[in-house]
Amino acid sequence: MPTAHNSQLKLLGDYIRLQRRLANLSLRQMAELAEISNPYLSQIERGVHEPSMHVLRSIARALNLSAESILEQAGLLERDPGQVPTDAEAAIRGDPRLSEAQKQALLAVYRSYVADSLAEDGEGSSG
Amino acid sequence: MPTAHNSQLKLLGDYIRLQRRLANLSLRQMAELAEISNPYLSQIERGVHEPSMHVLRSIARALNLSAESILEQAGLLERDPGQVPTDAEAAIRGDPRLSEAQKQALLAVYRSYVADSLAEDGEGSSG
DNA sequence: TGCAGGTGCTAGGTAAATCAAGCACTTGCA
DNA sequence: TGCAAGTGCTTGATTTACCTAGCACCTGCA
Repeated sequence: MPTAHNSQLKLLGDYIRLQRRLANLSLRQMAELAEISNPYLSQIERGVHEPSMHVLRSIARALNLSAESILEQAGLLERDPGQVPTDAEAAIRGDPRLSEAQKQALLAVYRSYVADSLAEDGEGSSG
Repeated sequence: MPTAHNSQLKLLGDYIRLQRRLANLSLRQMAELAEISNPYLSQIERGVHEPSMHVLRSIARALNLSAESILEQAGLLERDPGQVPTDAEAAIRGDPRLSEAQKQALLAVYRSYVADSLAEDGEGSSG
């Protein structure tokens, strides 16, 4: 069902249309570049449909945009990674550079630290 | 017709399944968290279908993963390994529950892991 | 030996994404 | 005045994403 991200779709569409115009491309021209049909591109720009990932990628390439900028508009990325210090546990689990075993080891250490600090509760030297 | 990014889909699926197992969740449990049906989650994990953006986002949230790590697997983001100061580092630094010493210890372990995985191109020596 | 409840997967339907054809409008040109 | 060619948009059909219902398998328990 069409969820509440409708306005997000509109933002995404507006962004794509803006970038298309900046690149001086007609709907058909850009649709050809992105290898999608022009009516569909039209609908995406008007926020009628949510494009799939690979369509989004094609669009980014057709417009010479970084995937990030488009994904940001699509609401998939929040501005700047590392700005929001998310839960360390989540960050560790999501780190593509760590093996599963490494993640588990790191998480074990992390949890033991947290358990420690909870036990000591209000004791404050620094931090 | 499923296009040539089929293997990419399989990679994405494998990654999701791996993360689900690391989080100790059954298909149904995670499907509930992500607000999608369990058969569909199963198909995503097996690379049968390409999930839409908002499903992908739900999955990332259900697994407490950053959107980036999932998008990278989905082939939407290319990330040079070792370039970005990962959000894991930022998260550790920003964690109010860890003391300074604990942060340093955790970061040291983390960095050694990352260095390991970067050096991993056929060499067997261990430090 | 059987049933209750857990696991993942299959089958078949509905809604949404996507395309090919074509409409309404504007512009340049003879 | 008219036609060719451009613009974006609508329509109707196909493909794919996604769901509900249910199957086959394994485990613990009485």
